[in-house]
Amino acid sequence: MKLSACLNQQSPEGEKSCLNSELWHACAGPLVSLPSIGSHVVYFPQGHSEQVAVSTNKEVDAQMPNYQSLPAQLVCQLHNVTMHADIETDEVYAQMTLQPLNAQEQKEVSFLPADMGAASKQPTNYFCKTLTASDTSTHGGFSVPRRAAEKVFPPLDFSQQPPAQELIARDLHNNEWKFRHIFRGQPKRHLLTTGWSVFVSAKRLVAGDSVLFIWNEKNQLLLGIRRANRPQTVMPSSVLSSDSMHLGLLAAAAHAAATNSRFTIFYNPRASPSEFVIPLAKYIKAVHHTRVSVGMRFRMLFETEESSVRRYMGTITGISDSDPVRWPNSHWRSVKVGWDESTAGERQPRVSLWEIEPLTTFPMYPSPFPLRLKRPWPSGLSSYAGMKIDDMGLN
Amino acid sequence: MKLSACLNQQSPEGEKSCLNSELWHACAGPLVSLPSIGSHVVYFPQGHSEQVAVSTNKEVDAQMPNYQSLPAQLVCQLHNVTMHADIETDEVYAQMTLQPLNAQEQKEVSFLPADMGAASKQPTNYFCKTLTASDTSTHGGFSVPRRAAEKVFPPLDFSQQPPAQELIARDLHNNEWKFRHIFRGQPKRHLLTTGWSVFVSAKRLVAGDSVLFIWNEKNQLLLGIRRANRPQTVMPSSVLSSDSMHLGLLAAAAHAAATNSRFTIFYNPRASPSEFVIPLAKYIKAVHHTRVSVGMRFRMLFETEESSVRRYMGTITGISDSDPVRWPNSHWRSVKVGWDESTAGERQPRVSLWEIEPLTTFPMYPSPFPLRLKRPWPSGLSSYAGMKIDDMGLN
DNA sequence: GTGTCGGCCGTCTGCCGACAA
DNA sequence: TTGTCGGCAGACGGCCGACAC
Repeated sequence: MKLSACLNQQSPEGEKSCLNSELWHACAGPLVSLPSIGSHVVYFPQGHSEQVAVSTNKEVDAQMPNYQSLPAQLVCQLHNVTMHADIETDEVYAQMTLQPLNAQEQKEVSFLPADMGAASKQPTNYFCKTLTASDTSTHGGFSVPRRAAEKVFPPLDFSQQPPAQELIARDLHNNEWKFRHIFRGQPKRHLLTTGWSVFVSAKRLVAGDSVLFIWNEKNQLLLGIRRANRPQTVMPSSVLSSDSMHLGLLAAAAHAAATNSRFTIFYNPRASPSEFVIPLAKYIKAVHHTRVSVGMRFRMLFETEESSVRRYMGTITGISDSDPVRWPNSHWRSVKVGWDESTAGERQPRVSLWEIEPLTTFPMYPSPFPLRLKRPWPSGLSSYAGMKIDDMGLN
Repeated sequence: MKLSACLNQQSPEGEKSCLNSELWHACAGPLVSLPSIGSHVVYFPQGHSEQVAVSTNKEVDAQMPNYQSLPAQLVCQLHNVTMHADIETDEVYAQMTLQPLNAQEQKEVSFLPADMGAASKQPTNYFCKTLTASDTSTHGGFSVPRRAAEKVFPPLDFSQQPPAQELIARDLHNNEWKFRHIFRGQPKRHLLTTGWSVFVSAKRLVAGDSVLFIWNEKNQLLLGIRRANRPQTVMPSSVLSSDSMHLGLLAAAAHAAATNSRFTIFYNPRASPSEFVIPLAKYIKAVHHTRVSVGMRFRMLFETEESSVRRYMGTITGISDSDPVRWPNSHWRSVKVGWDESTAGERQPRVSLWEIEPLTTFPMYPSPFPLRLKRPWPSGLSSYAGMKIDDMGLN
């Protein structure tokens, strides 16, 4: 996966203006993957709309007009992906340039298994710690977990008393942060002292937020932050009404689909409930090569608070359109599910096929409750009906 | 002009959740006026687009589709206006709910001269000071100009030595700020000491920003801020691409025009180069009751750095569409002008008719260079052609 | 009339090990 | 192993009049 990762695309491709891809992915989380440049993807305006709804903190108005000409999913070529981080908040997001394929291009589409878009592997030498009250207080510094310090910080010279060194770390904007790393106290522990409070106040970190350090192959120390899910962080955007924003994304997609021209979207992995630009191969495999039915058990990956991954189990309770009026025949969140461990609506009651792993793999014969076998593709993508899906070499 | 001015519209109309209209207007500046609720206005998507371009710091893409069905101006009823201020930055903006009039309504339209939308008068007991390096430094407090202190602060008890009192001021969010006001030093001067630095750091004020104090009729002390025009303050909005935002506002207006339904816009007076929701009467007067021609001299109001008003003079150098491709036959910025005092493109090279005062008032006979007399209204508003404009009692 | 400074005092920052969970 | 605290020293915040423009 090769990504152009420049913050400032107008500047020449200098090393200094580039966002570190490793750090971006670490901040985005272990489940976030970006499709490769040039690959084919499926774009869901419906999912994009969800992201806008979350960002503006306002559901889409029921009075909103429908874009009948806009299908629920667009097969696109991904022309560009750039990784960004908000200057104010360090929130990570990606900008993607998409171009809907015309009927002819859709027929000729081919893809490699590599385009499945596996979740990005997290760096090996990194650690992520949720800040305590002491870490963020002005009274002291940062207490470094012992294993973390030994894994990602350069080794201390223990002949000194106390052992100490200066660490220089760079954040997503390539800003430099200096910390005094010292091993002292009784019992001995690793601490960051001088420089730490400057960082905390500059990034406006509070207890509950997380910091993550990476020691990469180039022997550079990288430093990222992940804020706790504070409710109501978002502003209602004094630029454009949320209704107009919803209309805007629909209009942009509809215009691009009608003229097969490029359009630009922002994907904010920490704000979006689900990815809405999916590798085409992943979509095809999930929708056409997997049989799911009501009652079937499945697993799904979730991110833990410690930035690692765990599986939750659930049962499929229904298969239907999540928004039959606005988005009929859409595969977006078409699966209603119940979770084995349900903690007060913490997990979505609806998921998409490509998000889950069915536990019992059916061979390729009709299942008792087939999922829309008669209409494998919504009408808007009928050109796909002629595709020999079984020839694609997937699954 | 009566305005609903609640920040939180979902809460009951309690006094506490209401933005102070006087303070909002003081922060917005002396030239900003909001049309009255219920009145008829003309909405210019073109001007709205300018505001989005400025806010996203990106010009509209030349590849953007045209909305042929959307006229350059929409005559609307203004159903609601609410005043707001950004929670983070205190930037003032207004939310307006507009409903395009249908052909029948446009024929029956009537309006009062009061709807001309005179610029809001600034409060009498107020002062505005641009902060100096000393004012914002941590080393000391705020030096209050003598006339200002005497005009807007409650009188001190000069029998005390030194004379001092506690001032309590409320900002746009109705937050309370306490300051120690003292009259001391050699020579004697008014100072705000205790409490001032908390305010400066909370609002993140820097030298060059301005603060303004108002002493209103209810004997309340109000406190607002106006930031210096820092270049590049705006972020490129990680929510939606600027192209989609432009499309969104056009789609929202086009949909509302097609269905005569309400839509919502945000007007940010400090960001917008010009007002894009104009009282209908003001528009009619400027476009139909004023003769302008190339070579004519005019005056136009501008805001000074000290938050007062001054007139600049100029000469009309041409009359033409500012964007003949996208917005043909639009009155938005149809007047090309040259300024007597031109300071490096500080003032717009194009203005709209309702922004200027022609110096030589022509009587109502055809001028040597009439402005589009054959097409007083663009085709999209042809229903107005039957109006007896001369009966409206204006000018 | 007011912007900036030196002087001075008090509060808070921030580094230390103690201690307990 | 690590979160929080008391102790302490030094830095900075912040109030004062002096002084100059």
